[in-house]
Amino acid sequence: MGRRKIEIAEVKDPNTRQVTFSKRRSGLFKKANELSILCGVEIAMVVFSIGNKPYSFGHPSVDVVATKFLQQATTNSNDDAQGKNNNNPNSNEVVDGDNMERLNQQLSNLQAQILEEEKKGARHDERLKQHEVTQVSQYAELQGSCLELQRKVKDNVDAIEVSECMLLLAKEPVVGVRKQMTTKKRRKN
Amino acid sequence: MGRRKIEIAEVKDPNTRQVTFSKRRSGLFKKANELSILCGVEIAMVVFSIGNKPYSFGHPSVDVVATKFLQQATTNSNDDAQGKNNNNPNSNEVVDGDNMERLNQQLSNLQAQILEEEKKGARHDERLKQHEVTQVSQYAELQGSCLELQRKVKDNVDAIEVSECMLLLAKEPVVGVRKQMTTKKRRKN
DNA sequence: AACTATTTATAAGA
DNA sequence: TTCTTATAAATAGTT
Repeated sequence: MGRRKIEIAEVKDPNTRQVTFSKRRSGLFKKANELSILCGVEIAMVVFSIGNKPYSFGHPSVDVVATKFLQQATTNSNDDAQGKNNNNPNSNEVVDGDNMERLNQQLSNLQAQILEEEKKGARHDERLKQHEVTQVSQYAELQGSCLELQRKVKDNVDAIEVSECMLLLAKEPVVGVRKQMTTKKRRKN
Repeated sequence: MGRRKIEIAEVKDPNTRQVTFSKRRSGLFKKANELSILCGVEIAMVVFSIGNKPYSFGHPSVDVVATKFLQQATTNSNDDAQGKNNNNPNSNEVVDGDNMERLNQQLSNLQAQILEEEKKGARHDERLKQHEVTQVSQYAELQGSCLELQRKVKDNVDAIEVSECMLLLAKEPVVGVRKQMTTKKRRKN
């Protein structure tokens, strides 16, 4: 939303980054406030600046909302496999969960991004139908990127497999076991 | 930012309010994410819906940021509503940071993946505009493969939802169990 | 869930 | 830093 479109990646220039931070932080807080008023909901937001300076907004207050949230997190147990959609407020969850809700939220965001990618892909298809394809080199490149993506996907297959297994095991609530978990493997990218 | 300008006051109609909540919450989280990336800063945001369902976003995690903030708050006697504190140089890790760290790592990786794909898609767009493309069938087919891979990535995202439970339970190695897991759902394109 | 007409946020520039 | 302004992005009302 400016003179030019910018990539969502860390702003290199410290000066520009500072300016961007100020502007966007301001806008973010404004919108948080609007949302709390428009919909009458509780919101807490905390941002630590580059200099580690805290900026916050809360309705009715950060403490109230944050505490409520953190308590729920430790009190609640959580979720099963298809809980991807954040639709059931009172779902009884199976495993610890602790933060599943929050993770689901972030995951939803990621899914949204993926959907957008799919749309782009569809648009590509459209264009391709209109303008004929000619350059083989492009084909090769696309193929390359597909292979790369495929590699990335494979890198995560392990996680999926184990996760699925866990679904089987996650019958009874498990609490307080989490402490020493550390061996989940990943393959290098 | 819509067909009409609206007053920043509670939306009366429950239906409209729900829609507004969804749209704006989504936008708010998106911007929070952008800010954390653009400026490399820590952010935590929690929103309780009208139905008291928690939605949150955190980088690196809500716990880390919220705890850091709350600790400061108790250390100092300062507070929210855009309050600006300025102490607490380093934050000590939170209790369950172990799992969260791991999960956030995965989420970051996925986000990076998606971003890369976006860039590639954009580049391809460019090329397509310049050089006309002719070999439709091949390209389209490859395109299909890419979409399929995207679907896999999505599934991977789903899997992460249960990865925490895995972390909790993964005490002993689990092998060969995945066969009967079949309830993981996929979304159509 | 999509789709625009508009409003709003904001990237550059002064 | 603050203001200005051209442009990108969010979204209110609509279908």
